[in-house]
Amino acid sequence: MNTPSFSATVNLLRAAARLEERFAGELGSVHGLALKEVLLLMHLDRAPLRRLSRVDLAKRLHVSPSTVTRMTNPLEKLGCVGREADPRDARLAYVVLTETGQKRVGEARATLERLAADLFRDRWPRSEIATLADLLGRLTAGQPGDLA
Amino acid sequence: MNTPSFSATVNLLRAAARLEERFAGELGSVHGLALKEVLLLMHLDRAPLRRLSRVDLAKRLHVSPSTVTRMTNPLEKLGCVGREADPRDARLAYVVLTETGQKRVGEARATLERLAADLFRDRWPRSEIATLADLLGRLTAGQPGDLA
DNA sequence: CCGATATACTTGCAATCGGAAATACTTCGG
DNA sequence: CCGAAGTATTTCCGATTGCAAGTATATCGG
Repeated sequence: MNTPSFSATVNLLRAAARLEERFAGELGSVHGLALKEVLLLMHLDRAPLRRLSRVDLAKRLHVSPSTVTRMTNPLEKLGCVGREADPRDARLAYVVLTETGQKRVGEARATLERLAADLFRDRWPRSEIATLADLLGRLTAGQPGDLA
Repeated sequence: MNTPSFSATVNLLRAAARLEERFAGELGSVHGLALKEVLLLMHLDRAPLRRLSRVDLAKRLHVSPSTVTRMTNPLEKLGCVGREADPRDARLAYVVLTETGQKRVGEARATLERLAADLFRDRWPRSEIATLADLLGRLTAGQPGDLA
């Protein structure tokens, strides 16, 4: 028999893989944005001044800083994000959410909410969904950048 | 305020990203296997006759069939898996877990269990871990290839 | 039996990612 | 003020992945 910890982690990885597979298609075709791009924009939307440095974004997205650099280039060309310097520290190059970006992330978020609701439709009482959200939230508690 | 479904899915993606990041290092340095390779071997270990076709593996791992082809090549050179033909259907090329593979996956699984236990150490009562495992399992219920 | 369709696997190609190295800037200790 | 160490960002390179195409085999309808 498996330990509960082992079952939980394996099921978690499985569920996440399925989710990404399922969300990528719809999100890309409807909004032209990848799931990871939407998550990036959502982090910006939650940040003070709607901006974050690239290393902060990297930590929140669990990707390398170089990936953030490459991800923000197309988003900048789309007008979703801008670049802003810090007057105190010239090394920093903030990624700022533009008004266009706010609009796009709002739309994509609505789609995400619908897809998320579909996942639990039928068979799931509201209380259990809340319990799941709470337990998963506790798994990443203490890290900066909670989106939930 | 976010809907519970939305919070659950976003937290799920976040937690999974963190898990993969955390497990990859230890698993790779100790056993020389990537997390995805260990999952592949675990699926084989659970299958009848310890073997699966490449498309079945692809569905269970949520990757493309070509990825399975490329993943099994190094594992075959390591002696962890073998190749077996089906006498009824010459298209099939089963991936079979060898005895070496059984040994390796057993060791890697032990490491995985330890890492999983570390994740929940302290702050988590046993009952909540079991609840989390159950809820996550329900998210992928109905699909073939449950590892938990 | 035979052609049409479907399935399993492999390979070529383009896109993506992480780590190392390079650059620029800041901070700290004298 | 000056050099050493640390941090932020970008670019280069190797590795990995999915998709489309190609090959081989199976199945189904006539």
